[in-house]
Amino acid sequence: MTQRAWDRPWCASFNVENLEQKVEVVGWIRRRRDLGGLVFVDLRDRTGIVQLVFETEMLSYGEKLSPEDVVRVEGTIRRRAEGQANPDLPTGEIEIRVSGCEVLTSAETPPFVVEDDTNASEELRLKHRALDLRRPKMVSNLILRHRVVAEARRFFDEMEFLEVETPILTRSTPEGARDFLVPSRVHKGEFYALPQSPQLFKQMLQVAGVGRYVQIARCFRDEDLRADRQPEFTQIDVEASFITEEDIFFLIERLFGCIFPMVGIDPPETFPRLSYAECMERFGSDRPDTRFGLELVELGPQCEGCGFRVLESAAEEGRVKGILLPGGADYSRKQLDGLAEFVKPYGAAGVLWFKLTADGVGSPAKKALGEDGCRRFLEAAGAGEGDLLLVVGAPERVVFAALGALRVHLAGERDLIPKDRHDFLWVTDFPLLEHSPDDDRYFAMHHPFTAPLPEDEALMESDPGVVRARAYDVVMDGVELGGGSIRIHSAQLQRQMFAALGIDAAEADERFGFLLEAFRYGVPPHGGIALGLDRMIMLMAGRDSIRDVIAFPKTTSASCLLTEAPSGVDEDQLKELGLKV
RNA sequence: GGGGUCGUAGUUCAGCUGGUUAGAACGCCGGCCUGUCACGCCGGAGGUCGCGAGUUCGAGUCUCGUCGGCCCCGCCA
Repeated sequence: MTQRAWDRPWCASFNVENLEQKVEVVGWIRRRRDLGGLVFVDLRDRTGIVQLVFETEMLSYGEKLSPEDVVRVEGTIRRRAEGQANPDLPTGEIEIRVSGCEVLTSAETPPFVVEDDTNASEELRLKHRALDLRRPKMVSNLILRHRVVAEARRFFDEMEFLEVETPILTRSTPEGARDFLVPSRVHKGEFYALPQSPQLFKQMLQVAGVGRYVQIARCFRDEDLRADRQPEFTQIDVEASFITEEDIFFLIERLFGCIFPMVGIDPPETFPRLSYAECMERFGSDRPDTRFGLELVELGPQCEGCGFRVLESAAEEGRVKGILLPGGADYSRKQLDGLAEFVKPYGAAGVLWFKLTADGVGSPAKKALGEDGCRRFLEAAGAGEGDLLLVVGAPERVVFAALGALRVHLAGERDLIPKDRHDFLWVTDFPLLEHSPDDDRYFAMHHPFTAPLPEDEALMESDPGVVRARAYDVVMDGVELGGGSIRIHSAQLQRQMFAALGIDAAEADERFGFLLEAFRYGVPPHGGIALGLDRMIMLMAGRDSIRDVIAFPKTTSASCLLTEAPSGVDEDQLKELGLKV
């Protein structure tokens, strides 16, 4: 029998090549099928299941087993009876005739059935995560994640990157997401912050001459959650010296070429590149899903003097664009009202629609525009009979947000997204700065160390809003997988950047002084990228929630149902920290 | 911070315009069964309708509040 635990076979490791072997297996009872004089039991571990057979003198042992009991059994591998093989199971041709059985622990009835098609709510699954993680789908997500990380480490090692750990207890650097703060006991009234990303440290490492840095890094942001956003998440964090955008693109394209084939996705050797401006104009999004059409069409010129005041003023003061939905003329009034509602959270007043049918044009704007006026819009969009044109007129950022979201919504509703297609692309030439109307100042769109495009540098002072950045995102199927930039390494340029951001020398020194100081002693040109590991695994596993690929995720209210974190603490603990609540 | 939606046996749900004993399926318990793999058949137990107020003769159902899950907007350099 087995000598070492490490040599003991996994449940799903058996097949017809093991016939007649005496084996010992351990695992959890998945299901019992008691036929009276014969009991079948499925035994499960993380690799899968194997069927145990209890008969004759072992019958009484089998009868006592219930789901999730932990057992060790001995037995002999044998071929299943003629015609009794289960083709759905890797171990379906064999079974273990049990000759010895020890219940290591018996389990209470679980709150839900531990199987892939469990109908347990996510809330219940999170409360009983250990049970949930026994489900084959969840196990396979954990395994996939492990393999991706292992492959990424192998890849970066081969590319001569150095993995360096950066601090979890670090310094708050506002401008960005809200920080998680950790009170200091030694320095009462002062706080550490958990890193939103290892940004400053990885740049320090370039000054240090590491040259090529990588880290599978946990990051923390105290912002509201979403299906694809958790307060702590993992990045594949990359930074390198003496490189350009082209080197980063090459690196990541190579990396994806190693990773995505694990799930049967073959990325192209090089990814298409689209400028930020083009993305916004064509897709209304800086992370476009290019797997389907429905591109935005320009309708500004058609609005001019069209006679419909609403459109005229929208075109003058903002933008008017539309989406042509081929065959969409079958949308009912109710569905169209639904689309108008859909668009409202993005700031649009509604959606103006035009239908082209055999009977002519249908539109709420027909009265104002007339049949011919409506046709001008339909023609501009290239509409044919049976098509639907949806139009939004509003300030530019609203038009993009509303139509960008509507486009994805329509594609889902009409099932226009090819299942087996996956699109990768680079989005480039992001704006360097973003104007905030509320604060009437500029914020760094990426972060304050992002370099401007050389040809735009001259505009830093005169017209900072139009300066483009040496920043890039990698996008897959409409999901932002990561982003990065070439950094500023010139003190002069950095001063200009701070000036544009309204950060004076004293403030810059207080916030980032340690990095700026390091830069004075020989900073190499450098740049990098950070990839969202959780999202990447989510896409690879074909899930639509990041929680399914994180072992112990938090709920949308940022609590952990398993540990009930966050929780109150003792008065003593607070006192030691000099805190009052 | 805002909007939407859900909360009823262990679980997933049904429960109409407020009405008498709150149902189903799966699971669980007991019995029968030697080739099942969602085993089958027979029987049984199991409910503070999230919590708290209110309206009403009467509330799972209506109203308000509150807690929790999920989705979205804002936010996320």
